[in-house]
Amino acid sequence: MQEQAIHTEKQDKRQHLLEVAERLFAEQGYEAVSIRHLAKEADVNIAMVSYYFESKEKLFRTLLESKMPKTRAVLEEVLASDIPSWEKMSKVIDMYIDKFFVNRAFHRIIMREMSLQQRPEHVQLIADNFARNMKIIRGIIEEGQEKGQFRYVDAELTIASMFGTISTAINNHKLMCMLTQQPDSELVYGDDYRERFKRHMKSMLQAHLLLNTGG
Amino acid sequence: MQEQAIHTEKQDKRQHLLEVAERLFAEQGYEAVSIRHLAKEADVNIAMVSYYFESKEKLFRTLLESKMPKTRAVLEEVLASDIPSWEKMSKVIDMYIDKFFVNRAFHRIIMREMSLQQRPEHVQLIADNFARNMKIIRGIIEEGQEKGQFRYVDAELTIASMFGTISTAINNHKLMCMLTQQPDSELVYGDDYRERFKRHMKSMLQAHLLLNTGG
DNA sequence: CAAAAAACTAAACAAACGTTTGATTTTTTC
DNA sequence: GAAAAAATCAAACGTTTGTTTAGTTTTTTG
Repeated sequence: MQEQAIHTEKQDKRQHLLEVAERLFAEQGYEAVSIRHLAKEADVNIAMVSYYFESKEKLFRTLLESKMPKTRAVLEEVLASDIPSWEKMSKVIDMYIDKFFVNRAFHRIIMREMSLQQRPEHVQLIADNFARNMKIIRGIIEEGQEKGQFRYVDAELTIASMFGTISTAINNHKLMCMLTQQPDSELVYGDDYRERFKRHMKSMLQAHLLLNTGG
Repeated sequence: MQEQAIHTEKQDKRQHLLEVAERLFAEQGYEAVSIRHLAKEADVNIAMVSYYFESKEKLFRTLLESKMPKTRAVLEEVLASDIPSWEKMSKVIDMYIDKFFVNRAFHRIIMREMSLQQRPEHVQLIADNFARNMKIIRGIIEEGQEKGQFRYVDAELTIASMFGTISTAINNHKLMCMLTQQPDSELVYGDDYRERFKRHMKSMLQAHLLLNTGG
């Protein structure tokens, strides 16, 4: 049993490198993480990075492409489903918060990558991926508007608010601790806080989107 | 006239270095900007950075401390003024959007710095500065709640939404171009877009915060 | 179980890094 | 206008960077 575990571990040295790299890139940024630093943290020889990934840059690209979230199918399913528009938005909010919270290290990386003008091909990759999802969400909002369920809000900037609120929460760990008056720890990404976050997001967007049909 | 301009320019080589550094740090990140790169872009000798700032790190700290926004006085003035709570929030939104848009290069830097766990003293400096402002804004929201003008929303996360929406707009230039369906340029930070942004933010937060007092 | 392939390693590579030096030019001071 | 101070420069400093090499160990294959 134990032997097999160790055996598997050795086989997956490549995967292990990717995981350690993700953590370090998220914590310190791509440029600040040296191959030696990464190799030491992952407990492998320096040359193994070039051996498996050719170069540091290609390691990064591999990480980016392999972990890029595949949310489009889920979003399209929600859009196509036969439920009120607000329930669709509610599902979208749940999904995005869960995805971002669980994979927050990766999302820190891609959001930092977006804010830099260093590697245009990365920016394009991330932006394209986001643009497709954005289009679907805009579809949900416009559908709600046409069906008389949603107000005629600024759909694009509403999405920017949803996305922006979540990504700021993920990016600024220290800030979130201060905001929620919790002691400084990753606990701000725990279940309780996540539910609180969902409640807030739904409350805000509901007030923003829903028409007051009552007299 | 022209001679004096050149003369002033030469005198302010230190200031010029700071400005170029701000632009480069915002575009490429601290680690990716080398002294040689910075010196070439600013058209000064490599040794001048050490001459004026001792080290690259102290240049960064100098930039951070000298440009850290001083918004507290403005916020406290708004809080103390004798106007409806919503008008206070409206002023806060205007001020933050203007400040962030005008100094977006600097804000890109400090937000990236917050998301990294590289230089804890920087994180502390930025977080402290933010925490003070946040407290004042929370004061405005709680005042509105006590006066029966605002709903009992989650004040902390409402601030996170406001801050998060703006900072995402600043950070993700490419994303904003896609969202607003504009051609890729810094024009998304022009006057028209800024007004659109303010309208959206006020519309959303108003729906979120304001009680429907009408029957 | 020997040969081939894959995995792994220590050591070395050139290039780029932040910083310093020591000399030269420019500016300020009296 | 000479002496002192400040500003500027090219060149070199020792490290660290990402990457490669050449050899060894381990695993797979027939």
